[in-house]
Amino acid sequence: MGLNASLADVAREAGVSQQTVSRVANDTGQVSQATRAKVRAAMHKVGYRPNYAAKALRRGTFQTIGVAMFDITATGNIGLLDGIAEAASRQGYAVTIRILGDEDRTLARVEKSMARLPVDGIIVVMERLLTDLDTFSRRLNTPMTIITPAAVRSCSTLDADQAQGTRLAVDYLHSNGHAAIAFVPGPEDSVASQTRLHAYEQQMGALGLAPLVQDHGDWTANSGYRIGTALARQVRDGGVTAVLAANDNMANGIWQAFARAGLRIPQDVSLIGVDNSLSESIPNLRLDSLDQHFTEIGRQAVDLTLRAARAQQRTGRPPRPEHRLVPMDLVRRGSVGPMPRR
Amino acid sequence: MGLNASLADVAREAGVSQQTVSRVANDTGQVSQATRAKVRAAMHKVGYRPNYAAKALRRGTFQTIGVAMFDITATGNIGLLDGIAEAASRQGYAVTIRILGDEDRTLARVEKSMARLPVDGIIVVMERLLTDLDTFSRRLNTPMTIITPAAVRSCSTLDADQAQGTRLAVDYLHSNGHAAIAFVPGPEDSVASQTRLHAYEQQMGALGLAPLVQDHGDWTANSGYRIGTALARQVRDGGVTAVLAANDNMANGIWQAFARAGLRIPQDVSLIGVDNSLSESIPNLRLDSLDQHFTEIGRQAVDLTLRAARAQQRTGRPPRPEHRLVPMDLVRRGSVGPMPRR
DNA sequence: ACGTTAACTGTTATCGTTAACACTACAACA
DNA sequence: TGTTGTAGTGTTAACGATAACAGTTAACGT
Repeated sequence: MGLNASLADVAREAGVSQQTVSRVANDTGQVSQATRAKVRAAMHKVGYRPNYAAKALRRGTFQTIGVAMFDITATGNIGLLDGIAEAASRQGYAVTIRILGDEDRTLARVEKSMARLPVDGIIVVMERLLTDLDTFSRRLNTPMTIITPAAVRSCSTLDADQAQGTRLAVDYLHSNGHAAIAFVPGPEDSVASQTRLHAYEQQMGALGLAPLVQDHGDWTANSGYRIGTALARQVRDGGVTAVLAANDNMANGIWQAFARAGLRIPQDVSLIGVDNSLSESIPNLRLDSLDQHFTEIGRQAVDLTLRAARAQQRTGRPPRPEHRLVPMDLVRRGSVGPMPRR
Repeated sequence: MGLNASLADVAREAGVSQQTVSRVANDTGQVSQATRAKVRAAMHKVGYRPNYAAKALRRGTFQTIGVAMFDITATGNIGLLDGIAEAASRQGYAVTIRILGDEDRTLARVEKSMARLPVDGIIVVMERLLTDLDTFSRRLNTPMTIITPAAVRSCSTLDADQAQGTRLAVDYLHSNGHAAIAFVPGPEDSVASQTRLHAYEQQMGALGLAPLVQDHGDWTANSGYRIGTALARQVRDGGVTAVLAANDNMANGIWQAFARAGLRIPQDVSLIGVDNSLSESIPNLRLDSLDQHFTEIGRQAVDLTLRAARAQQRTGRPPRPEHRLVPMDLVRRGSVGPMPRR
């Protein structure tokens, strides 16, 4: 009774075999009503609690998947985590999180630190650049799915379709007559921001327009405000008529800077953000935004990871890596208008 | 080689005993350089990966703690989770999260669903009211810490000192000459909001002032905007000169409503929120706010839980439940001014 | 030469659970 | 009456790792 009671303790108390107790505990096999009741009583008396480690050792699975990310407070990551947790719990899996630090800048390190955890599979949210993405290819012990825009040799990858979403926004602005479309990127070490920036430049080129890349922000509204103040001058000069910001927070800051400069949205300048994250928390902000469908990405990440984990347990080999992109949607709320006449 | 390689496989490959391989793997005991190298090579060759379940079974611990919460996207919960994850990882523990659903409205159910997870202890973030808080007292198999304002018989509890924080805000407004101080509560099933509401009423009473409780908001800025619109009329009538909102998001909505109604902060009306959450994300919002120090709460929750887990493993008994309150701070940014003269 | 010590390595038993199989009744059937 | 089936129960052997103990060398001092 001292520490945790085991099957053996219950069996002794009830005068039956361990196996019978196990059968009662798991509702498997045939056990007579009388025995069942006797065992239940004994379980209760000795305070039986199943030992998860022993179960996991026998079964070979923890019913848990791990999630590694750098910053849990970032808007996108919360959405992802929420989607992952929901999808996992629907499949009877729990989610273990690990916050990565500055020392975890390689896939090898991430994999090593996660392998020490009781998890059956790993989802890595690669918001910052990991340096060994191309070279890392050794056989993985734990199946891994990486949320990142580019395909990787050794495991499945998945992301919002940053390129398609960016094109969607640029095209929408262009179809409204805009040609001087500025882009406000996020931090330089953000993979998502870099991908959006690259897609922006490419699509501007494809439309025969000159890219107008602004200073790098740091995802916060304050940085958006700073950059927006500089942008306001260009808008007044006519050098810029529309702005695409790498996330909603910065777009909000830009909006405030424009408002303070006396510029009206969408009459004087059009604005689009990314994340579709502010509609609930900020009233009267009619900001067009690209929705990345984080919940769906989380769901598919869980799907890929569990599929790989099960395949590896059955066959000993992981399945062929997949690369999926989830299309973005443009949510229109009125912050984009026709090109202003001067 | 099929599935995961074990110590035995490595031992066979290297021509040594399992125990020697174990010693190499864990860097314990003396092993000669030659043997060590041989074993390392064999490990690499067969792709050895330590089995966490077996380790946990022997050790009797998972090095993991569980966190149960209803809504991971809520501002306060993200801060808490961040604090918990950081504190846990500093102690070499991982964090497993479980999102509670509407069916998890009793401690008994929460405990049962968490007991199935590979965790050594549980932190329950009780943002919504659990109905069996008083009656639930049976001996816990897994040590549990609840983040809630009131003490519980069966396990340790911890929270921001909602009452002290609320008094701090009310007193500050009062000391600035305000008497008509309104309170905007959050959802009715929020424990934190109810505690703040109660403390507000009590302190207003203690100061000889009449409480002015407004409609319940739902934590969002939009609900704050709605309530703020109604409040603006009372402010203009002189029926209200200061507002305490149950969180920053609603305070932000109220601010917007006041701005639209032509009321200036702090000249015409004073405003205080709770969470200290918006300073980074919304530029130019000079909102006074109560800081709940979530990171500190998370740290202490981990501390209490691990202490209980270790004690229970050593002695078989959990330690005496503790109840801690972490004081709030009022962060001043200029949204509170002296009582306006009419 | 003998005992002593230290360095290294192997053997055994065990953590709590469950799969696989073996056994005992007793009922159902020819 | 004997055969077969089946519900109910027990026995054994793993899962992978490690603590505790038991050897085996070789070096050293007397």
